[in-house]
Amino acid sequence: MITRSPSLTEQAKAHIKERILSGDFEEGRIPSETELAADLGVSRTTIRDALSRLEHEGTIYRKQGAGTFVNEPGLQIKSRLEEIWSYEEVLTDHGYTPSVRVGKVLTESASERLAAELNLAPGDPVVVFEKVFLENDLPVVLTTNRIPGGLVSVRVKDSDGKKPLYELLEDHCGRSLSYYLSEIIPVALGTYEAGQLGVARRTPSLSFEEIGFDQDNEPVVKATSFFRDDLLRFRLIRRKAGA
Amino acid sequence: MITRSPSLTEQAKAHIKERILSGDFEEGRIPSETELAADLGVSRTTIRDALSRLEHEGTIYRKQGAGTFVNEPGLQIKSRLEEIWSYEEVLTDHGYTPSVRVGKVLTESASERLAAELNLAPGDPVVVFEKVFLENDLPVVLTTNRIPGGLVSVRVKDSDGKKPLYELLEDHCGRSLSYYLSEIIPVALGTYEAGQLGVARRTPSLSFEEIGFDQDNEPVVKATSFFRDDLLRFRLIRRKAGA
DNA sequence: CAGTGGTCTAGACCACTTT
DNA sequence: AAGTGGTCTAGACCACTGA
Repeated sequence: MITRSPSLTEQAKAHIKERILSGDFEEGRIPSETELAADLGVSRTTIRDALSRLEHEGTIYRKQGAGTFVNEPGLQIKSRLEEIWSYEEVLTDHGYTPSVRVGKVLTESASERLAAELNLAPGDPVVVFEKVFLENDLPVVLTTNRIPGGLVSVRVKDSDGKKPLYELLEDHCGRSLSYYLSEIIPVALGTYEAGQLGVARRTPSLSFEEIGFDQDNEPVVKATSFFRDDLLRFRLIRRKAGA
Repeated sequence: MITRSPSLTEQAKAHIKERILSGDFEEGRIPSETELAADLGVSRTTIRDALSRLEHEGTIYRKQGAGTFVNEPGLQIKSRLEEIWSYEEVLTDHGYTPSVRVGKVLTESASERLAAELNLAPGDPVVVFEKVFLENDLPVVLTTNRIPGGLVSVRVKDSDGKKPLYELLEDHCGRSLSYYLSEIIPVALGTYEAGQLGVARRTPSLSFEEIGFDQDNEPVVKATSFFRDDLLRFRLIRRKAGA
């Protein structure tokens, strides 16, 4: 698979973000859109797209008629909930040097509920991967992925379990993970999960229950995750709808 | 009959969404961008903006070269975490008919931490509003807002407590709430919160700790909220950053 | 008032899917 | 080959801010 060069918009975004992080801009004021467009030799529309993305992720804010500015509080956010794609990345962004421990890898039969969620028939085979992400031998994330057995034609080796899930889906199944629809659930950890995470039973914890969809909007994975709140806390930016 | 006021993009978005919800489109296929643009008498760019927003909020998905389609799973989401603006609205969207009970309204001194969060000096006065949102006399959300005392020049009446916070800030303080920076925390409810929500002590629950910023990116409110997970569950869409 | 961001247009070309 | 969405351009006009 050939990767296209990043779009001009992405390049502009990266360029501007870099300048922000290196403190290029006096008092947090960012040059006008016209100026940036001239600097980079692209159209103002391209610059605006880039700035819109930076604004959306909380890096900058804009005031009509006044200018564009660095958003200091937004810069603090390391793991924006809506943009988590790989837990290894999240941990790296937190300054950790994560490792992965592969837990159970097995095949089971789809329950009624799981079958409905993954567009299968009840009883269809499902491959289950359990993984624990650690920082310095300290468990931080426990996650369980369930993939329709029909997708995994080749025998899955344990070594495959270490790969990020989206990579496995790409390599073995030709599916490109497009997005997750996630549900956020507060739980008191059960004995098993608490043990895996190395905390006391009943510790309050976040749990995600999510379904991943591929490029054709087909459900390809059901994921269930638990987190060590003391080591990893999620943040996000809430805005009025449509803004 | 498309006019100014809400932007053309917003109107186009609303128009398309309405047609989606009324099942106007055969087999989930949405007309091409060119066709929509001609129908509504706007440029393709405007249509693309509208579609991008619908895609982002999970209403539709696009396949390059193939077309644009209704995203059935995404349509189920009632309360997208990133777009919660008023809990009354959230409850309405869930089919509830919510009411508001105003709890404590008092003034306190800013703690060290709160002062730092709201750009105040420790000890500065802070007005505290407590509210409970109910569905049919059943408490669903407990939320506490803390506003710098300096912002509220006029004496705040109890009746003001019923208003959504952004309205109060607009009316009394001339501040327009722009966004919240939120932290999501799993807790076991304490005695007080559990009592307010009508559940057992130690019930696992989500808690939000958030700071609201105004149009000038100044912090204007610190909010802490607790939820009845059995009555209100949050969902969101997770995507790869930049997509 | 000049300068900024906000909205919108019309059109070009590309990458991709479908027929 | 035809049709779709993806990217980008150049320019217009508006709404708002700040000196």
